[in-house]
Amino acid sequence: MGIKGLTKLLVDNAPTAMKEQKLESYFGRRIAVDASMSIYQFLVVVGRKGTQMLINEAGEVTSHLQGMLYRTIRLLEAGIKPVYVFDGPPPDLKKQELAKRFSKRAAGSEELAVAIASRNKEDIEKFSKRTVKVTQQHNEDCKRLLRLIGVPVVEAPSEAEAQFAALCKAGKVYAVASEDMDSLTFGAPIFLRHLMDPSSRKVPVMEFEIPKILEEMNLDMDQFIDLCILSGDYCIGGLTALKLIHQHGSIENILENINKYQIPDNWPYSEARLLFKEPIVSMEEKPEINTPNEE
DNA sequence: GCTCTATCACCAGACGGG
DNA sequence: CCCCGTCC
DNA sequence: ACATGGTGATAGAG
Repeated sequence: MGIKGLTKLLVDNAPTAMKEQKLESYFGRRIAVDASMSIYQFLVVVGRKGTQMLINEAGEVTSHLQGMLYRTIRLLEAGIKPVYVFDGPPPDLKKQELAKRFSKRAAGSEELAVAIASRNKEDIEKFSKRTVKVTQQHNEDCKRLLRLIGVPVVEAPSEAEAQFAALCKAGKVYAVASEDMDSLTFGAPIFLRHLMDPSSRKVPVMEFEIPKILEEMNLDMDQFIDLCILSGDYCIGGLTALKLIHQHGSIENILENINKYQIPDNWPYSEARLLFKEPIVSMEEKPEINTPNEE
């Protein structure tokens, strides 16, 4: 889940920590990408007309493979060496979020059934997208494809975002590319947005540098994490959160000194903080570039 | 008229032929 | 360039 | 992912 308004907060308060970049400036660089996020997008959009998707002779969905292959080719042609990071089991704190998604999909399926029964094309289009779920099979299909074309695959022990931020911190990739601002909270030193956007969409690659953000906003990393948790979980704006952190230094001190804000019951901020500060990641993975399998 | 700003509908993969 | 059909 | 965020058209203010 994203942190609402973090981009704007950075634009306003750390403008020199972010810069527009050209795709060419990443020529030859290794860049980590969240695979599951990509697969989800492909399943939603690639070759879809109503409930119809791209399928093979056996009737199995191939939209994710189609999307993954061509996107990867684009990156490679731009001289970028992608490293795809796959999600492992989610942390407990995300369980309720996942339960929410599950029930949304269930509701989507019901509404889809109604739409199909009444032949409402518009509704079929709308609700079929809500039933999309990335399965283990989709993930395995894509891992196999990537390995066959010699693109490194990393299997995260838990959250992919955490893993690729760790890869970046360890210098094993130059940067991470995502649309989810959580990557910054996980401390990926260089974070790119809009890397995959086609040039036709006329949106430049945006590069964020953590050290500059911290310097310019006058925060340490722990405070930046607290800021993200405050403005993410908690219903206050980014600017207010920033002021509170500057004033009090940490969530604990804010809660001690301020009671005019409504605190959610059992707000698990310290668990959230732990997920960002000490996420479950693997360091043995060394994304090797394999030679393409000619078959 | 002109530029700057505010709103709002609209869109979300990639390719290639015509 | 855009438009639109195709990818499986 | 009925999310969110960026875009481009349009309208109003100075």
